[in-house]
Amino acid sequence: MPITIEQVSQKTGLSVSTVSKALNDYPDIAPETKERVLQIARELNYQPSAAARNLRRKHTNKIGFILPFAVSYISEYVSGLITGAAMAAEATGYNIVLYTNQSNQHEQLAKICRAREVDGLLLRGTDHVDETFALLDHEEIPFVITGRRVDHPHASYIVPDNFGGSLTLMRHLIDLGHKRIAFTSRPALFETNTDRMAGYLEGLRQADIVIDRDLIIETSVEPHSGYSAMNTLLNLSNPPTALFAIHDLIAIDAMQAAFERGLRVPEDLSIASFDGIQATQITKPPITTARQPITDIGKRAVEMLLKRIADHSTPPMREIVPVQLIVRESTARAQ
Amino acid sequence: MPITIEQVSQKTGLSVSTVSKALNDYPDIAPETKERVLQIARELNYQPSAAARNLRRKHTNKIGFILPFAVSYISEYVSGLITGAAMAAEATGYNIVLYTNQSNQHEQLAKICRAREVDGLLLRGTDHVDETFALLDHEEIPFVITGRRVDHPHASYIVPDNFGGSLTLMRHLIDLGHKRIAFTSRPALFETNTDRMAGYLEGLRQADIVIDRDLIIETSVEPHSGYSAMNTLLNLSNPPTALFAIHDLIAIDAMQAAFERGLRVPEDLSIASFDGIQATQITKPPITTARQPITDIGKRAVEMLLKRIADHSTPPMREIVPVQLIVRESTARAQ
DNA sequence: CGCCATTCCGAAATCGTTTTAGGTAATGAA
DNA sequence: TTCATTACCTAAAACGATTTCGGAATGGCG
Repeated sequence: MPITIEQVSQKTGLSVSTVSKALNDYPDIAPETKERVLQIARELNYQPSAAARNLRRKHTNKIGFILPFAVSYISEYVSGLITGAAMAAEATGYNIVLYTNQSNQHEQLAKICRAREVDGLLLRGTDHVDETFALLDHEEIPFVITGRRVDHPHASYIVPDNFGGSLTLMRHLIDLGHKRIAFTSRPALFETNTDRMAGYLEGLRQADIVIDRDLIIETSVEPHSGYSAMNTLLNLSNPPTALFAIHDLIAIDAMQAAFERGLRVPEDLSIASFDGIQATQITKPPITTARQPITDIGKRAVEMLLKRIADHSTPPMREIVPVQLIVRESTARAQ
Repeated sequence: MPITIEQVSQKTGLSVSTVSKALNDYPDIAPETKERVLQIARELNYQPSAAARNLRRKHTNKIGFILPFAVSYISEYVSGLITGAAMAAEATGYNIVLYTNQSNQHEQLAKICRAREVDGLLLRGTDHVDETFALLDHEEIPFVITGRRVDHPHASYIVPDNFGGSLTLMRHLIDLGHKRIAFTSRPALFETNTDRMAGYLEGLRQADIVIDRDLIIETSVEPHSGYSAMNTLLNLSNPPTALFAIHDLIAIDAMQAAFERGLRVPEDLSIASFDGIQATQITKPPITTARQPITDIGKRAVEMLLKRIADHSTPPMREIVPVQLIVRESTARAQ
């Protein structure tokens, strides 16, 4: 059985309340007493029961993280988020507790909140609905959303600068002399996609390049949808000299398609993409990409959350974090 | 404020204890009463306080997972482990709580145990020492180790079949007619390395191939140590026709080195490796590898842990899980 | 009718802390 | 000497459940 405060009280000859206050550094305990209590508590290896403390203090020092729906593996993206979150949390005495997203997400969230299992929640923008906000609001559980600019008065969020990142990527390509730049988009489920598309269009506009609808292709969420997209692009009578893929996996597929046509990257075709997953480093050539500082986002997200936990009346926070252009060997001057 | 059992008691007109028993399906409560309590509890959205319950029941339904030391990002390996663990845990009403490995690991673990923050611990074989076992033993916290066969009477562990996996990989190479098979090893910190090496040697032995010390090179933990290893191998007067890399990253580096020499894979050099990380699918050619069922290992680890939590007297369990040979395009018949 | 089982419910203890509201002794001031 | 302050400590009430133990009906049986 673990040591309880009772036993420390016995051994010191002091009351339980005095011991508690000494341990929690209350001002109405004599310094020598504090010292002695600390000493003996250490000797006994006393550590306050988390459960008892949680009950009394009405908080758990835990932050909930909902894993993506139907996980069979978690992406590099999500694990980066978790890493950052776990580090920032632990730095303040908090910990992350993982919940796998069940089919009845609303029920699950409701249970977590009402049981007061955590002090706050980290949500990914892609898996929840408006009714979630109502619940969280009602249960007064602070939360922050990552990866989506959600339009709700009480919602805090943090997102990468999708528009800005795309724009710098486009500038890079344009600076290299490219005029025919293709864009493989994605179904516009969330603003992530529309923002990146907007960056693409703005890049063209600033360079006075007229939009060629043939150069914009929508990919699906299927594994190798970038492959076929690249093929249709290369079948064009006037094919592109550069590709801006909406995310790295698409770029990798596209590069494969280009190779199979006997094209060289970057000599015949420049390829750039977004996100900066590790795989972009090991392709041949390594891919130029706009890297999301994903660990930092996770870290920053819990910092924001912690602020709202500390003071529930803190107004919601919105942050857009800059994205870093990493120029590698998949992009070169247009021939 | 959340609804408490007290309020359910009020509304039903029954005592708190009756409500509790009804909710927990005690046999000494009339079926109609149970029904009514359940009904009203649902109406009120009552959910028992986790903290109160933990205190009284003396368990938390949480499993601790210690993240690797000095995380700046967590590997695909670790995140696979976490995914499997989280799923298996949630299936039984448990959750994973993440701890980032602090410098004073022992202190950290001691605190977690003594505060009874979790019911059990999932440890990775690579970061802990014998004194950890003594602590966990003394605090009576069940634990299971992944990735290392630890020699301790109370320790449960689960590891991939490093020896068997290496042996099948070798058989594959040998069946393809290879006789000069190189092996890039790793410092023998843990049995993972020695086991894989043993599989390599056994493979040679079974095929009556004499060991050529020149074909065995030790790589370091540095990022691109596979690159230089491959180069020394290729500088040999009689270079290998196949490489068995101790893990995937090494194989990727090695392939790079081979390409730079103008060699073709697999025509001039077959390359195979161990682990089965996703990157092996996107290299060109994709790499033949012995895949660890990492999610399953995470899952199985918590199942083992749960068993020991349910009954502390369960004897420690040891499992060696089979590894799956995935033949891809990086290996071919020897010329 | 009396007695014993059952059946069902409730009172109260308990889990291990924190915190509020005193209480006592020593000190200083008048 | 007396009274108000301080300084330090403690008793007891939470926190919100679970569980033990006993008690009041009810029913069956002789």
